[in-house]
Amino acid sequence: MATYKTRAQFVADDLRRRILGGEFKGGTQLRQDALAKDYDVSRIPVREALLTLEAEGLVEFHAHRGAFTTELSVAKIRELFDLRVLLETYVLRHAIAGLTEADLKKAEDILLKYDEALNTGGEIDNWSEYNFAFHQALYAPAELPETLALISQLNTKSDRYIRMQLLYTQEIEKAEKEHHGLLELARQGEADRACGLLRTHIQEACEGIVTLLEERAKQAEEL
Amino acid sequence: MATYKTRAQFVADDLRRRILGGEFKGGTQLRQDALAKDYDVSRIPVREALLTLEAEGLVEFHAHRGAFTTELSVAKIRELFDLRVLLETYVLRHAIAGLTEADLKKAEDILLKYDEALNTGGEIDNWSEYNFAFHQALYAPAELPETLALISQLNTKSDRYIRMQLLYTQEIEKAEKEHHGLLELARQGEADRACGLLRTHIQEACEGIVTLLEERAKQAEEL
DNA sequence: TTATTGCAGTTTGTATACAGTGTGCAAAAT
DNA sequence: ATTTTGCACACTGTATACAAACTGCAATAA
Repeated sequence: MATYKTRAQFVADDLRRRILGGEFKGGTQLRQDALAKDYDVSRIPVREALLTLEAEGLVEFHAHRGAFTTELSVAKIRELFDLRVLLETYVLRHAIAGLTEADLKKAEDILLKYDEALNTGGEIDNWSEYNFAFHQALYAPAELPETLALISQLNTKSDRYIRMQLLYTQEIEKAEKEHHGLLELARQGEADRACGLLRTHIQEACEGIVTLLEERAKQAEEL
Repeated sequence: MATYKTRAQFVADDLRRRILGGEFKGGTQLRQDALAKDYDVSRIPVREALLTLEAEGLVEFHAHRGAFTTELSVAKIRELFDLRVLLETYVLRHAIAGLTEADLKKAEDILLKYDEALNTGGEIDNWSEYNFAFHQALYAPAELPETLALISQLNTKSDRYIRMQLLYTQEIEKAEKEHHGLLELARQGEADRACGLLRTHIQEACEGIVTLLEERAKQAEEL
């Protein structure tokens, strides 16, 4: 991981944010020239940013036609969430085995900070990061960096769909409750029950997204 | 995935081959200028290739110091192989559920082709590809492309260590027998036993690599 | 009318050129 | 002798420039 920020890194980070934020719908072409003007850089760092995003699965290059944002089929979304269940329950189980008070406190702090943000002004843009930060804090004690990297990758790929769901439904409070539940079960060392809760937490989010996409597809057909 | 080949793609493919082939030891600096001269291209496609390899985990960029090949710790190698066990048994189970005669034949063809290559001249360079092709053929019927992509990623990361092991030990015949065993169990629909065999197949390879690395480290200390 | 060919415009992919930053050695200071 | 300062070199990261390739439209042919 490049730990410093070049122009290319900056563009990649911002483009990622914009794509995940829904600014570009799936399948839109990203013109290098336009983006270069946008960020007031040359096309070189833009290309490098797009290559990074390609590796993350957010865009695809086509021959001499440039980069397009990817669109996931329902089948692929289901697959991604199934993988998340597999990997996240695996890592949660390992984390619970070697959990310290300090670890629990860290996760709780993030959760409380999020509670507060939710009560004051509910910025949806930040939710995704809070959510991910909480999960990572809970998983960190497992000390499985490669696994966490894979999970992070899966989350990035599915992130914009999660946002979409949250925009249209009131799932945040539900997720919030489940997070508190997860933390409590982890504290009690109830690995099986914690993993069970995590599984349904992820699966139900998936079903919500699929339902939403299918409704949207039906609406599009009616035009 | 970019499905066409630019200069950058070509450089990336060849560099990957060279890194995985062991030409560069872990931690060596890859100078853009030198590589550009090597491939008779400018530094731009070289940079892009290195960025691609960074995403694959084969090199790392450091601020204004360029790209270095990565070196995996024993702990990370263990983690990668544990992940392979988790993901590959998962996908094998799905594959066996919907296996057709045609699928079995495809996997068997690859295996026999490899048998033949082994008996005639035993090119070690190709083994890695044969091995991966066989596993992929066996997993393909699961129709889980994202999962297969992740598995492919894990294999790329650990590939050079697998090669290393095969160079120093006579593990090929053993792997070969296990592949035949896997195919047979898959044909009989014995998912549990197939997954069990796959697990030990991967875990034993891991232990072989770790042993080899520790021996090598000890030798290095004695200098 | 429909299909085909050719051309202009646009965009990509890459080479060349340049500025900024890190590295290492040498000379000076303590 | 050890540390510090300065400078030259080397390499990276990026801007600019250019050639190849694709797209879409128009003109021509069937």
